[in-house]
Amino acid sequence: MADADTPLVLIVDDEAAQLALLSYNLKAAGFRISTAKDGDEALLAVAEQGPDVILLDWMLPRLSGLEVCRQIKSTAAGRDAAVIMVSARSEEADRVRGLETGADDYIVKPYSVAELIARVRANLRRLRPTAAGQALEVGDIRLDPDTHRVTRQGQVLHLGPTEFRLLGALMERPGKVWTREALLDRVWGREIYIDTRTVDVHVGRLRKTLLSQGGEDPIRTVRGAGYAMG
Amino acid sequence: MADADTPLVLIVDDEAAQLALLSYNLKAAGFRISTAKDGDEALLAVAEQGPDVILLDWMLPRLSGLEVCRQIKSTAAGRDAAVIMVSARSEEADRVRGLETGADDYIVKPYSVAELIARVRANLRRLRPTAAGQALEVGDIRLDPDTHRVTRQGQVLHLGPTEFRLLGALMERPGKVWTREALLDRVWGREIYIDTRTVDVHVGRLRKTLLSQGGEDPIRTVRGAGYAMG
DNA sequence: AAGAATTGTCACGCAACCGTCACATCGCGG
DNA sequence: CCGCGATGTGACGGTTGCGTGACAATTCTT
Repeated sequence: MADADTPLVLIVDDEAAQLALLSYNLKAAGFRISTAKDGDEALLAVAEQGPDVILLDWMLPRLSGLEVCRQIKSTAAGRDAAVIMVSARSEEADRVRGLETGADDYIVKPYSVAELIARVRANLRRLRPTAAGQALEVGDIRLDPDTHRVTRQGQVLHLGPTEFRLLGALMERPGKVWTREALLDRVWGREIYIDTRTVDVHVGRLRKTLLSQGGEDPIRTVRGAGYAMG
Repeated sequence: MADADTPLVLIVDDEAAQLALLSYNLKAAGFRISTAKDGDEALLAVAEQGPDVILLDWMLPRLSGLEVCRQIKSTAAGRDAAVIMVSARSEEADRVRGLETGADDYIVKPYSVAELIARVRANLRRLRPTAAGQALEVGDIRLDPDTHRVTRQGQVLHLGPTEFRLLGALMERPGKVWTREALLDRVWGREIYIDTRTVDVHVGRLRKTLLSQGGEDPIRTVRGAGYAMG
């Protein structure tokens, strides 16, 4: 899958200038970039790197963009990617008819860079649909990722975003002891410049909220190791 | 995982590759999928499973898509489904003929998957309330998609089109937290260059109207996540 | 054509939230 | 019982997310 959490965009175009332009703009927008000059390179890149979004020029030497698209979509890695066809032709009649591209989206030249970036973003978020989570339950505590609601014995508890994610991580695997580092990774993401003691503080706040209606402390401190639920 | 709540889409196409492709993409979009390779299978599936939406390829072996559509619409289960004809032809004449036989919508190849999904959703939206004849109701708020009317404790409220759709989206799944991005997708559709903060403004306006006659705020803000109804 | 309604964006302000520190407390080995 | 490192926790400054009034652009009505 994706190595870092920043999305990887594969740009396929045979014109070097075009490639450079798109590359520059998308990099500036915060994406990781990979490029390919023709269909063969593209297919190789897809297999090797598993991009999240593929910008595919309609006109390519050798294999047409259409054919490349079909082949991409027939691979495992390709199915997980959003393909955006980039076409110079705006005429409906010019489009190859009778052929289903399988593209997730298309964009017609001339287009603005802003629109392109917006399209890439839109397809990214469409690609990762709401990870239909089912409610977690440990003891008398319930956490519903869908409604973002935490209850204890029916009582609704109010948690901040970080505490919500923290509780979610802990509840996901009851009994498992998480090190502070693991929790930082899981809850805070790649914000590695954060003091591990911060975890203690948030665990403290979480405990306070969980205990506000009475009941046992559901979070176990494992001295020298970390925290666990249940 | 097969929630009876999630819409069932029947895909009718004689090309296996096409079938697999559509199947995959619509599954990823959160629908339940059923498939058929020809008209006979399609009619059987309609009768047995009562799909909500039927994607019907124009070109089929044996019976034409047109004829299949006619037959589907002549069955009880078929009348309650939205039929979307999928065709390589863009001719106006064909479109008219397609719609005359009872198809609810029409989409021409090549189309983007995003567009297809949008169409399926649009037809579902149009279909659901009419078929069930049910207005949405959350607490003391009623939204009737048929008459395009919103009331709270009997009082008729006046909403602009965007706020109406926004409220509809929120009410469709009470309790579910929608991210701003999801709401943009759902309410604003393909107008993708819209700032996510715009959602806040419209939620604000919606709230103002809903509260104009007194009562509790029915919209819950989930900090760092989005909005939910109820 | 003029007025009304609706829409998207922005700027400002407040409240919630966050990360860090300092100090209190605890647990464990000697 | 002592000492030391690990953990609990109240307080605090800084940041961020969100609510909202204002405004220009656009569309709908009349």
